[in-house]
Amino acid sequence: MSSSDEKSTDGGDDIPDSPTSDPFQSSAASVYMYPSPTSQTVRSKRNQVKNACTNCQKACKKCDPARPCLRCIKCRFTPEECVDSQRKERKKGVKRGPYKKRDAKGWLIEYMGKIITRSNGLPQPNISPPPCGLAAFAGSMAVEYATGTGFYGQFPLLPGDKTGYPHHPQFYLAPVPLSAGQGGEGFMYHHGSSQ
DNA sequence: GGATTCGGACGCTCAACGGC
DNA sequence: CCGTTGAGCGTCCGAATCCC
Repeated sequence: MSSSDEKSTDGGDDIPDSPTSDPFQSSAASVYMYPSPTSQTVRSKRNQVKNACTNCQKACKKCDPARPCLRCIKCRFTPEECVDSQRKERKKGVKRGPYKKRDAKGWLIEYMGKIITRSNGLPQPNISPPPCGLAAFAGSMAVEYATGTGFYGQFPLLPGDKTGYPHHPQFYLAPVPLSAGQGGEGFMYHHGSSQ
């Protein structure tokens, strides 16, 4: 890109993220632990501006509401160069399927309880978001098949996937106690069918 | 070693859906 | 009508890479 930059001195409000590496990238791991949604990994909410300036947007860097923004000042951009980026107009008339019912824990149940889906907190193998600044990926929802003690699931193959990771057509989630330090209950992830 | 790039996680907005 | 849902698209963290 064209603009210069800054080391992010800002924020400081962040606790290190959940594992940065994709569990599906680590070939050695045939089993991966996912902390349950109830576990207490405290991370303060990210504070983002409503509209970043064009320079920060290009650099994928933190902006602030002031104009010129701090980053543009640091990088010696002129005030004229620090302008709000243009937002695209949202698509209208996009048809949506019927809504799924959700229980208190965020699990969705449909089709006689045979298929359970959850939109958040699931591992998302072989789904590759588009480049920075473009739309976040859609279709992050996994489909899982309920069994007695856990769930078998499938991740949809998405167009645009360029990870090259092997497809993981099936996984198994079972509630398990996590080791000390990971806190509370979690899910054991198994490649392939299991149990 | 500092600057730059960019993959991908995170978060907000708002139109469609669906219950009342 | 209005609350809920989730698609769409934005920001920006942080690792990788580049460059002096």
